[in-house]
Amino acid sequence: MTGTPTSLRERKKAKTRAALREHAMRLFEEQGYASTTVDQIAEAAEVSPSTFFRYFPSKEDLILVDDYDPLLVEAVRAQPPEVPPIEAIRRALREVFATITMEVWESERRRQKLLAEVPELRSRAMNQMAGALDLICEVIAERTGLPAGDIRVRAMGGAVAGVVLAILPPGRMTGNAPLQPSDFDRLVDGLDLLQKGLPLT
Amino acid sequence: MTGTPTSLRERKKAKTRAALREHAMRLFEEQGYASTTVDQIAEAAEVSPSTFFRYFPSKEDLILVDDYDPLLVEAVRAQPPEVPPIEAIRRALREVFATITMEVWESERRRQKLLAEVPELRSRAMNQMAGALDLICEVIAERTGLPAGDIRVRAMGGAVAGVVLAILPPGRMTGNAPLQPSDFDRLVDGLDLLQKGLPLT
DNA sequence: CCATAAAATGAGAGTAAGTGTCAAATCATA
DNA sequence: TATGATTTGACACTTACTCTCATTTTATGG
Repeated sequence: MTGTPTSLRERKKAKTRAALREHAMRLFEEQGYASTTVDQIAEAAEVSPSTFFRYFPSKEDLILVDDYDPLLVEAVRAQPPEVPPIEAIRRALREVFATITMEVWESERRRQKLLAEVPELRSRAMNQMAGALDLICEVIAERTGLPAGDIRVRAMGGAVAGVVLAILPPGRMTGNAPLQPSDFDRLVDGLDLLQKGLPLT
Repeated sequence: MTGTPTSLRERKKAKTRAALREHAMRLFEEQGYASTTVDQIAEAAEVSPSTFFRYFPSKEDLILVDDYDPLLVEAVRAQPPEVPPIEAIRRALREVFATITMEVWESERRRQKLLAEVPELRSRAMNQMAGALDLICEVIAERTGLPAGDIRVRAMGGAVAGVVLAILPPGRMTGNAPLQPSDFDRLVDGLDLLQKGLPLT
């Protein structure tokens, strides 16, 4: 994937980090998020509790990684400038999600499940979405030549982010569905609706 | 405001509750949110720490009251059915905010300031917005006759919520502005843009 | 291969939020 | 005023998270 920057030290750190996350995820699924203590996770990953907090600032941060936002921004920037903003975002979404492997997909599914179930996590995920909103506004501003704070840019950025939020699981869902590729079809369709002025018929 | 159901006991409880919130707000502004302890708040309000948690499940909940959502829903429902959904929401917003007194306005300003500054609070406020999104979808579903889970309803609801989020302070703002009546003009304008298909010119 | 600097780790003490229990104080009602 | 129901305070406990300091582990130059 990314270049191999690995000097023994880096490798160990990456391994510890991964071990912490994996054991945490496993324990969360086995016993629930709240009743899994940081000490348990640290012990499972064979590090001291102190070390845990050197890798993750909080228990929540274990599953609050979101590597996709920068990828998406990049993909949007790569769209030809004559494509209107929302359409550019739609295409970028499709491109990025086309590259996702089954494994990543599966781990993302487990992550989303936790985000949906644990309120503290949902809240923080929600907050990340607000950060994403600002990113979206930036790329829209770039493509339109308008300042990022312009109300038209904010409105469009907000609408895009809102549609994503409303259609993707963390935005509630009926609780059952576990996040499937088809959800992203829905997402792209939702942005299509937005582009067409939100027709109701 | 509300009817007076008050039997001495209820009055005392209401007073304690108010005292806790007011002293908390004061202390937060004086010393910051993080460095104000629950014990300090309890002491200032002259109750025991145990009692504090009987009134508020957590420190965060002290400032996470949001009384407006139900009012807004009601105001939307009161709009004549031929008014299209987004326009109905716009009108409801205007009506509700027109009734807000200066005092309420001022306390809301202080509240918003905290919500903007303290990350944990921002996260939870964000999450409330997700709840609001579902409410919005419900009223849209009512007005259109579509099921609440329909993608067109979700897309529109998401867009509306997103526009609100992008334009109102908790959605970041340039940091400076303290929340003014003019912000609501912006909000109404933003929804107007959405209604018009998000024109950029 | 060794000495030394730099980085990572572990141990332990401490703070503060939040929970649960139980006895004492306060209010309601006859 | 007596009785029952609520509310309260005191206390002990768990857990997330912070800080400090000594020890270990990795990197590097001779």
